[in-house]
Amino acid sequence: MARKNYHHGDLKNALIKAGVEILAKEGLDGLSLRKVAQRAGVSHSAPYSHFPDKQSLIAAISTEGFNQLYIELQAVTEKHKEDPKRQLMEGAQAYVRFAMQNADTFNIMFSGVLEKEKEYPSFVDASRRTFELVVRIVRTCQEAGVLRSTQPELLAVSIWGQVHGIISLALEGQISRSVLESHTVQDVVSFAMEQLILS
Amino acid sequence: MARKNYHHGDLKNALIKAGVEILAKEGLDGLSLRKVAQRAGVSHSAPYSHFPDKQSLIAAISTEGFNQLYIELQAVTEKHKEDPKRQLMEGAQAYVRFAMQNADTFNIMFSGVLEKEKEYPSFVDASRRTFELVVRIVRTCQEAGVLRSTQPELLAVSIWGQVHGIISLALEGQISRSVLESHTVQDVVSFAMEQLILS
DNA sequence: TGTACATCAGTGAACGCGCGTTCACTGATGTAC
DNA sequence: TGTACATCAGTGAACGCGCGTTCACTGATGTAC
Repeated sequence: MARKNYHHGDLKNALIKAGVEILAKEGLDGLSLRKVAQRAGVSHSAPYSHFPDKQSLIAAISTEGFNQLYIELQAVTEKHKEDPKRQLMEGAQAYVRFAMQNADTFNIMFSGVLEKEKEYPSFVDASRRTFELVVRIVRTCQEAGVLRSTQPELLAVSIWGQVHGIISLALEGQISRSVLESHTVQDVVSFAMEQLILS
Repeated sequence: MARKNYHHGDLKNALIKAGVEILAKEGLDGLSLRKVAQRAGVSHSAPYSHFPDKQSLIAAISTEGFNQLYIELQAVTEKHKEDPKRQLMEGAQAYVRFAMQNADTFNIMFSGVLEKEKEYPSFVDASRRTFELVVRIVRTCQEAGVLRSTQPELLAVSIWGQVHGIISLALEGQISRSVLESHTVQDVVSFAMEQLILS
């Protein structure tokens, strides 16, 4: 935690945090290495001691986003260990919450901003882990008779896609006024999940 | 169709088309007013005779995207006028096709690139029309007993969201290798739709 | 049909800007003795 | 414990670049007579 004059101590993480904050405040267009450095209180070339280029910082921010999302989903499954249905319902809501609270981080994670994702193993890892967690929730629901017993991975992609898509449309203002007048995004997601649930 | 030396004749549409082409070739980062102008064979300030600023061009490209999508969905419903289930299934596939073939136009339409969408009435209109078409397909399916008879608009958002989300994940490379080994995106979308269909 | 003129789509030079990246450097830190 | 030194995180000047936008202009076109 040494953060004095010359040597920062934990600049790498400070830069990631600064990046997230800039995304929240100014959106994707506002995200530049120079601003990130400035916000971390460091010269504009300091980031190059920790990231070879801008894409690497973006990869780190996205990875951090996935880790955060994973933690929140994980917390939900722990909390409702004995109730698969609630794991699904509350998991979906946690996803919604994450996306709404970190709209632009969410955007960066999922909107093709990171160009060569495959080149960032920890990013690939973080997103894979998250998907595996979703598959696990789906499997648990299937075993409990809450979801149909079809191919779990396919069903997981299908459900994840649905939650993800509804949120994307919402963030983009594409959900029609007439629907939004009487329902929140959370409502729409709950509705969608209920359509899939057997009992 | 006068497109000789000085006066282009239909520059406005030529610019939109050039924009779409640049998106296809170079992606979102490559889209600048200057490149669009160059590709349309016109000086870099010519676009200002037709669009007040860059955002307006983006709005026009997005609007054009929605109109295109509308036309393709419309064609599907016409083609399967007597078969609601196929309207749904083929409509979803048309959506997939559109997104895959115009990945970056799709991106621009749905990824927050256009900042004050509300200020572009024809954009709002085009996207509203498209949603209404989806609602119509859903209603038709409900009347034919293909989909559950719950609130049609909510169901429409839910289904549109699902198709949209699966595609988004696919475009972003977020669908796990293990799933992609044995299924195309089309398969996943078909699977998702089948889960919703009653008969 | 031929000429004068208004219109306005398109030109090209110019602006200021913030960006990513590089590079020779400096000075705080930890380590070897 | 005190000193010499190697390391390397962070500095700050400099680079070249493409961008969006402005502005005074020009010349092709259509229209009025």
